[in-house]
Amino acid sequence: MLTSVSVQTLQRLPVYLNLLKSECMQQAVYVSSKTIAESLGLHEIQVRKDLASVSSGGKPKVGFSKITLIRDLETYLGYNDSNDAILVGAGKLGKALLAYDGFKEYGLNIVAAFDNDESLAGQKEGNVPILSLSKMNDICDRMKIRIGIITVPSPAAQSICDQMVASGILAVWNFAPAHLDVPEHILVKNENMAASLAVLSRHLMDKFTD
Amino acid sequence: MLTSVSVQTLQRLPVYLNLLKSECMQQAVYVSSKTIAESLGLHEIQVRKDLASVSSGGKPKVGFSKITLIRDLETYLGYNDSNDAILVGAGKLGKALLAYDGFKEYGLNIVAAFDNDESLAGQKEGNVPILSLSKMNDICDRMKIRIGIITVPSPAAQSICDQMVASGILAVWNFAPAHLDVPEHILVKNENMAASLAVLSRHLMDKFTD
DNA sequence: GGTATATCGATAATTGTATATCGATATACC
DNA sequence: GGTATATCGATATACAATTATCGATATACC
Repeated sequence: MLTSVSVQTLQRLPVYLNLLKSECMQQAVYVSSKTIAESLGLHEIQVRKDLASVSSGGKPKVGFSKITLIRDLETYLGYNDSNDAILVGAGKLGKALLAYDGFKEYGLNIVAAFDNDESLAGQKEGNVPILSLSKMNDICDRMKIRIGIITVPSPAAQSICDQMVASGILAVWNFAPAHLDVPEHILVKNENMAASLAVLSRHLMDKFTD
Repeated sequence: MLTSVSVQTLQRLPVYLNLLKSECMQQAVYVSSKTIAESLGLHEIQVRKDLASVSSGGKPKVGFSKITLIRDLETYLGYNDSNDAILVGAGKLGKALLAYDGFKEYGLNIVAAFDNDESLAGQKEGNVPILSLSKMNDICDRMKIRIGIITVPSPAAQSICDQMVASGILAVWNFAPAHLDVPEHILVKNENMAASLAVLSRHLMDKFTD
C-alpha cells in the first residue's frame, strides 16, 4: 500500500471499482483476484498487484473483502472529496459534458462553463451556468479551481490552456485534438478521439489485408 | 516501413499528423525529428522510430519531407478511405457525437444511430437518422458496417455489444464505463472517462500531500 | 571542390510493465 | 483437531517500450 502507482495501474482502478459495484457482484462479500481477472479478461497476478498498491491485503482461500476494496479504491481515486472544475468551450461537446450527470459519481463537480461567444452568457446547461470567458480568471481564483476542461476547437486550445494555467489550474483535461504546451508542474490528460480511432481503424485494415 | 506498429506508437501517429498540419508548420517543407519532438515534448529518437514504421526515410541535415509524411500518415491511419459506423444510444453523449462533424476528417462516417426509445425514431441529429434498435441488425448487414459506437448507459452496454457482434461489427468504440466481453477477433476500444479522471485526480492529490 | 555539421538509421542499454514461480497461510471439510 | 486446498504475497523471469550510443550521409558553407 501507498507505493507510487503506475499510470497503467491507475487507469485500471476505476474499472475494478466499477466491476465491484456492478449488479453481478451484488451479493458477494468476498471477491478473489481470480474472479476479478476472469470478469475483466486480465491476469490474476496483475489484479493482485494492482490491488495491493491501494488496499490492505486479502485473505487466503476467500479473497478480498468487497466493501473494504470499494472503500479503499474510492478513497484512493478521490471519489469521496469532490474536485471542482471549470469547462471552457460550450459547443456541442462541451454542452454534452455539462449535461452528463455521471461525473459527480467520480468526484468531479463542474461549477461553471465559459465561452467567448457572449450570446451564450447567462444560459445554463445541466444546471451549470455559462459565463463570459472574461470572468474565468476571477472565478478560478476565488473558488480555488484546480481542474480545467477544454472543449474548444483545436486552434484556440493552447490559448485557453495558457489562460487556465495563469488562473491557477493545475490539471487540464483536453478534448481538443491538439498538443498543449504547459509548465512542468501542470498535468495534461488528453482525451484523444483521433488516437482511439487510429486503433480501431488499423485493426480493421489489418484484418482485411492479411 | 510496414512493420507491425505498437498501440503506443499508433496512438502517437495522429498527434504527429495534427502537428504537421497545424498553422505553426504551415510554411515548412522539411521537418526534422528534433523539431517534432520539441514541439510535442517527446524524444527525437522515439519520433524517428515511430515515423520510420509508417513512412520512408528522411534526409540527413534537413529532415523529413512534410508532405510525404502527411501523405504516409494519412494513408496508414486510413483517413483517405472512409469507414462507415453506426452508433447506439442517442442520449446526451450520443447526440453530441452525432453532431460533432470532426470525425469525417479521420475517415469515420456515422451512417445511422439507434435507440430503444421508439419516440426518437425518425429524428435526425447532425444529418444522421435515429432509428429503432430493431433495425440495427438489418442495416449493419446490408451496409457491411464494421464499426459500432456504444453510448448507452452501462447496464445496457454488454447487451448492445453482443447485438453488434451478432450483426457483424468487428470493432467497438465503447463510451460506457463498463467492461465488455467479446469474442477474440473483435476489438474493443474503451473511451474511459473514469480512467482519465483518475489520472487527473491523483495528480492533484499527490500534489497536496507531499 | 573540400570540410564541418546537422540529421538520420541501426544497434545496444536501460527502464518499465506484465507474467510466471513458489512458499506461506487462513479457511473449509473430514 | 488435523489435513487438503484455494488464494494470497513476494521474488524472479520474460517481454515490450523508451532512451542512449555511434557510425553514416547528405547538405550547407567556405
